[in-house]
Amino acid sequence: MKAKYKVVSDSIQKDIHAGKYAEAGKLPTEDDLIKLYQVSRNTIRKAVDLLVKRGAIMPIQGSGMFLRKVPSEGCVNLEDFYGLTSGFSDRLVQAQVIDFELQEADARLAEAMQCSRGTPLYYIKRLRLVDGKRFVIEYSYFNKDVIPYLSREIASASIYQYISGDLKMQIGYVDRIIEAGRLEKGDAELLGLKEADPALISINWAMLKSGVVFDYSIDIHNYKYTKFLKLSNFV
Amino acid sequence: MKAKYKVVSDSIQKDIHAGKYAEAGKLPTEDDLIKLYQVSRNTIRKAVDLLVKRGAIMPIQGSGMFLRKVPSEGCVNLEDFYGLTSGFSDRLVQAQVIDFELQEADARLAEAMQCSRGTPLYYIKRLRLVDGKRFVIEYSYFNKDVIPYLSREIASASIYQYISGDLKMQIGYVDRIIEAGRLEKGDAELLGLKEADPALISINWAMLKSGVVFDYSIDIHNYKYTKFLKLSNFV
DNA sequence: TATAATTTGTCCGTATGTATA
DNA sequence: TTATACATACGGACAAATTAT
Repeated sequence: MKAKYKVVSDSIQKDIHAGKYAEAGKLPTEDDLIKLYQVSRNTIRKAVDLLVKRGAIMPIQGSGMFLRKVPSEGCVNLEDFYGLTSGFSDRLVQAQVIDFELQEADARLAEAMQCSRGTPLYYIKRLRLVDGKRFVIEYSYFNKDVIPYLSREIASASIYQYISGDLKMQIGYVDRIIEAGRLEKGDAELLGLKEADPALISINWAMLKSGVVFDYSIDIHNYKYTKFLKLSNFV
Repeated sequence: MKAKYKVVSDSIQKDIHAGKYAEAGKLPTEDDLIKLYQVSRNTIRKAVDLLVKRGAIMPIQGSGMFLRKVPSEGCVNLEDFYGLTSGFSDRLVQAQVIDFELQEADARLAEAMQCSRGTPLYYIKRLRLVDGKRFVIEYSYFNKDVIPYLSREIASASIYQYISGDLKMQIGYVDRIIEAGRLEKGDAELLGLKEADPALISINWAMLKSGVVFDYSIDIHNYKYTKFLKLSNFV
């Protein structure tokens, strides 16, 4: 049973995407949305909060809730990005599995994944392509005690799709460090770039709603294609 | 008059920072906080939402609101970063003004800043240092119709401090694109790096609560020092 | 310029649902 | 199973900012 405010939020977002409010440039007022969806003001406001968080709208007190012209297309929105597939639903996202093996957590991985040494981990190295372009190399580790089964087949599609869609597990938190670095030879070749070229690197920790770390990964992005988008609002 | 939930949020954050809840590893329950601060449940939850957004805590339904061990020190938290000064309040942040002049918006700047061509803009180029390290070069433009006065003196301290603290203007939204690139010669020299070294670049649009763009800037970060931190929670 | 209407923001209280311990 | 603790949802009242009169 999905929460009411999420259903409302998704519905509004769909309408925005369909261009329903493009002419007005803003959403209907809260009171109108209350009548439209037959829910309480709090529910509308919680729905709207999600849209604000995702950067879809910009509420101005006394004035209205304005559609936001997102600065740039083709960006990875940090606010709804956990896995490429959800972020680029309208593009062709492919994965090429380079390595796939079951390992045991050493000291470093145990600390990163908040598990004990020796915990079984799936280690997966993938090259991911968006619309045929070499987008990112992912070095990822999944805790087998949390995600009991993975396969090359699943990895060649979307692992996150599998976890949330098939296993019905709920992703709760994702921590991410973003930095720039220099490409090593192997990574450069896979991305079709040159050694020592710049790289946009993100290191990620993904947790379920229960707080348990199930995925730790290092992503080496192609600096020619990947841009991260962060839309903040300050209260 | 600051909103009650912000006061409560700040107070809790201060307690967290002071180590008050370090032993328990979690906050008091909502009900306890309600009694403690003598406010409604909604107010506590709004206060807590801010802490979640800033990555201070991680609420687990049925279990508690756990303190979060932030992955890494020395990171720029994208969630409370608008200007370096607020993000590194415990470090020595300095600014060295390289260029300071009044310009008129050309077509490109007019589009970026959502103003008309010919609008007066302060153009400011600064090198910013954190604990004496050459951290970032900022190329920034401020709309003079919004921020009527700036000076080299103000720019050599914190412009954002001046805008929010002295002018009492409220920052509402910040859009940011993050990418990696290659350093040009001039920037490299200022940062103490070599030409063609990697750079962590962010392009920023800052708006007041009224939605008006007052600042557009391009930041060239020293890839050896700058890491961005993004803590997401998914509902 | 001043006033009223509109629209979002804050705050309260209560009840019920859901995940965890 | 029961109790605990966070999550969702309702309804009402007033404040603050903007817009229209």
